[in-house]
Amino acid sequence: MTSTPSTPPVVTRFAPSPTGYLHIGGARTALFNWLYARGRGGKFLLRIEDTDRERSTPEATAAILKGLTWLGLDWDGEAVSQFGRKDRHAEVAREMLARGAAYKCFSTQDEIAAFRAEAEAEKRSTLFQSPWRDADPATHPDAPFVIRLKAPRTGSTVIADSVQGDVTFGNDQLDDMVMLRSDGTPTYMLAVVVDDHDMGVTHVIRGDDHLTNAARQVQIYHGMGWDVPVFAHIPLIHGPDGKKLSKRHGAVGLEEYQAMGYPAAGMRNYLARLGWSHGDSEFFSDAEAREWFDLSGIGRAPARLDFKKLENLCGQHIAVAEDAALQAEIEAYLEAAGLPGLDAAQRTGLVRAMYCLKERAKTFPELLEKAHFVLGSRPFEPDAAAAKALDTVSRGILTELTPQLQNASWTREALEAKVAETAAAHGIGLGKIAGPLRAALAGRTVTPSVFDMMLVIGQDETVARLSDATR
RNA sequence: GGCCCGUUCGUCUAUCGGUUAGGACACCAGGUUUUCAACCUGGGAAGAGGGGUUCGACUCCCCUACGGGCUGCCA
Repeated sequence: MTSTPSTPPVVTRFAPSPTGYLHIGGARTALFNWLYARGRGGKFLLRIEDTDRERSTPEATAAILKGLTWLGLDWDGEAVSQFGRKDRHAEVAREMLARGAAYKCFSTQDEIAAFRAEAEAEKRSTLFQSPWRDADPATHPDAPFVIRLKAPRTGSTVIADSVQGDVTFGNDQLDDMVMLRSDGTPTYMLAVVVDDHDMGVTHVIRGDDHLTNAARQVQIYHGMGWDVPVFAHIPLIHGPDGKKLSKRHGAVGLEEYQAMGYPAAGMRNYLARLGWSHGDSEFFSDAEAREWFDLSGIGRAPARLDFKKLENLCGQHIAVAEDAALQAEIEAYLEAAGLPGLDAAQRTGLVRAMYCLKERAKTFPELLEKAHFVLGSRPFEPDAAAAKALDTVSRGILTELTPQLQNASWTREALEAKVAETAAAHGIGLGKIAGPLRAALAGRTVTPSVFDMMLVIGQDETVARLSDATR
């Protein structure tokens, strides 16, 4: 390379552990990485941190991929399995050894435990200090060993974090962490650094539970003479009570949000806005988010989940979504929620009614509830509230209205005129006649406008439903 | 225990030494309205506490309280 580009290509990554579902906090971390990379023409990589063979499962990995896909976060290339790279990790550990940046430690787990117990009793630091750190290799026994980082014992390590600012750790707080276990497998600390370096990651955006780890990790970078990436440690998401978000707060897995019927665009908007801001912008598109997203806009305090705001944003996104895209997303929701799918007639009806449905729903279940007039079929059994609206007097009025509609031209203006005429003839307002009409057309009391419903289902169906209700 | 991070309306946040501390969601009142959603008008609502620094602190420093993280041959 002869020259340094003024703006080196950005490479970010999301590196979850496949030990369960995709946590909502993890999803936000992924979103931040995705926004940062995509907004700069960079790459967004995915790596599955499956070095813990006890807890990692293929099902969990599948859930993560599925969750990211639903959220619309596409990654570049294949997802990398960290476990699959264990040989390379071991190779780096051996090179650290050769460079004198690491050493073999033959202390047993029992010895370490004893050391800690004694240290604790004497109120000293419990960070393990291995007696093998400076041992002459000639004295090495023929026994199992781990490879430890030979970390500096004095001075300090500074993390220049893009969110937290400069964070300084005294090196006496950082121990000689294990990089390669006695069975030859790498620890997380070694694996992340090696993988991030090999994958060319330039920006590490992750939860601030890794902030302290970063200090130990940079020592590996230094030991290998590698460039340290830009770090951005973002605060975790808390539950409504301010405590770390856990299952007792309700939904923590991303798939639960899909099953509850939130549109992905609304989730992206809400999650992006949680802990990050761009002035007073609240409702924005993906394109705007990509353009605006920056590390400097990320806050340092943990944020709490607010379902009301999530719903509000989702309602706005549903309202502006393309009908066809909404249709597809709703059907995906039905499947995710384990609900029956739509038949051909229902699909057609939903497509035709979408224009008046999407502006009055915050979630898909709510939209579907209001779509009952195109999802159901004759005869429409009125629910309790609708039955109440269809009293004797109201049915009498509807009976009069029916022939009027039979002769009406099927336009909004004509329908409004006919209904108004009938109402006027009885000396009542539109409100009094719309209620029963709505109940007859949908069997429900919460629906789109009665005129929209008549326009959507057509003249014959309207007349038939009115006849059913007044029979 | 040690080290590290955090703390502005109920919630998400703006502010980057000088503002009547702004916006959004939520809430309350009123209006509009064929239900719902939406919309319009108005309202209440905040710098954790205590010390400094400064002509002047939400903004800078220190202490305390509270919350969180790390302190593993977990990630």
